[in-house]
Amino acid sequence: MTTIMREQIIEAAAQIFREKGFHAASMKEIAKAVNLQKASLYHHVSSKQEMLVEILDQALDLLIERLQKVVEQPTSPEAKLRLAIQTYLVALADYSDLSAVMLLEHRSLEPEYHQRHIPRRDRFEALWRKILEDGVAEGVFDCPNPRLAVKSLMGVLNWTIMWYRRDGNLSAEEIAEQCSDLFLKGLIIRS
Amino acid sequence: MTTIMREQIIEAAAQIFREKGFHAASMKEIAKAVNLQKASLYHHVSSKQEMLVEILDQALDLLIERLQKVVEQPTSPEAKLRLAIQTYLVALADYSDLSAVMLLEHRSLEPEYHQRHIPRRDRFEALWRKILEDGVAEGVFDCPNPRLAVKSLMGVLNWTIMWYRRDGNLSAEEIAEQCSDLFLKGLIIRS
DNA sequence: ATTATTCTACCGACCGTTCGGTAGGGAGAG
DNA sequence: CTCTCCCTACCGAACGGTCGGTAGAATAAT
Repeated sequence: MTTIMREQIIEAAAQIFREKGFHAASMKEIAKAVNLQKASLYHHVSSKQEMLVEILDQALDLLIERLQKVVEQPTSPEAKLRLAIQTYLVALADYSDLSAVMLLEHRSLEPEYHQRHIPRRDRFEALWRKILEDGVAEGVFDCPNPRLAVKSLMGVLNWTIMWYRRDGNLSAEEIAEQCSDLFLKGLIIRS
Repeated sequence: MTTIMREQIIEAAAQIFREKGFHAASMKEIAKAVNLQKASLYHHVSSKQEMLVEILDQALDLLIERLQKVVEQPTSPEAKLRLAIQTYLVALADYSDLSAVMLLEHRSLEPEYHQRHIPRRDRFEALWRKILEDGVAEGVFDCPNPRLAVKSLMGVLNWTIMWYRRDGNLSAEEIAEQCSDLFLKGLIIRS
């Protein structure tokens, strides 16, 4: 069975969805990217919407799985948070098209799929919240509102898709380290 | 002269662009929102693209102006940063449609307008960077990479457009205060 | 009467999708 | 070995529909 063509199509779709947005991307363009006529796409894929759904599912599955592994590790909250940040940023960099589409294009999901997507996304955020709350429980984190702190952290990390470039002068790991320092230690110097 | 209808149209456009994205929004829908026929829009506006450009310009003008005033104030870097954060988040909340479109839809600008937009955006980021660099120069901020710190800060603040709701349980000011604390003091408790 | 505004009607272009058909490779029958 | 049959993969053409935008008549305001 040849799912390989399908994978290529999804990958091309992700890249184009990312560049132009879901609605601005055309089937013709996606077809061209994999050297097919647009009619031929429908042999491998049932609709444009299905491609979007698959991209979002793949991306979220991938991120949840990696973060889950980090959460399960028996380390200190600080080390766990640092590792989670690095894992996440590396994943965002490795699968930047998938991730960017997931983060930015989920509003183009038809209602039924959107409804299914949101709870999974919340589950993902809950993993982050657990890391922070464990730190609070152990008395090492000062975090009056973990929900807001998670939103803030997601903001820092997710926003990297707007400016991170693979050929830039900072690697994902370097960004992760500096972001971790900032988020953990803050900006102010204390003696 | 009746620029008032034009303003209503731009406002409606901003709201719909924000909800569905530029390409998914239709002139027909925008017209309906201001109780006009689609053709009538063109008496007040020359094209869909022009509306997008105007929205982005208005939003950026507004934000730059407010931040400029904060930067000019003769206070400590810490107070200035806190004020800047609050000013920015309040502006994002007050003009959430304009702001969200500016932050998310600038890729739909035609190349010529995009080219004009980017430098103004950089100028905006430079204002933030100045605040941080002044703090470093005065020895109160620990910030090895101000560019990255600004990106991080913009991430926290800009990402609020993804989840902030006017009728939520946190006001823009409350979010600003907690984000400021987090960004300045970090997560880790220090005795 | 003149101007400003909104209307109905329409245009060409393009959209996602479907359809009928075809090329070519493997499987089974003789 | 050959002939038939089917199946996957692909294509060109066309469909109904919507898009942004235009032309010009009708109406409202001054």
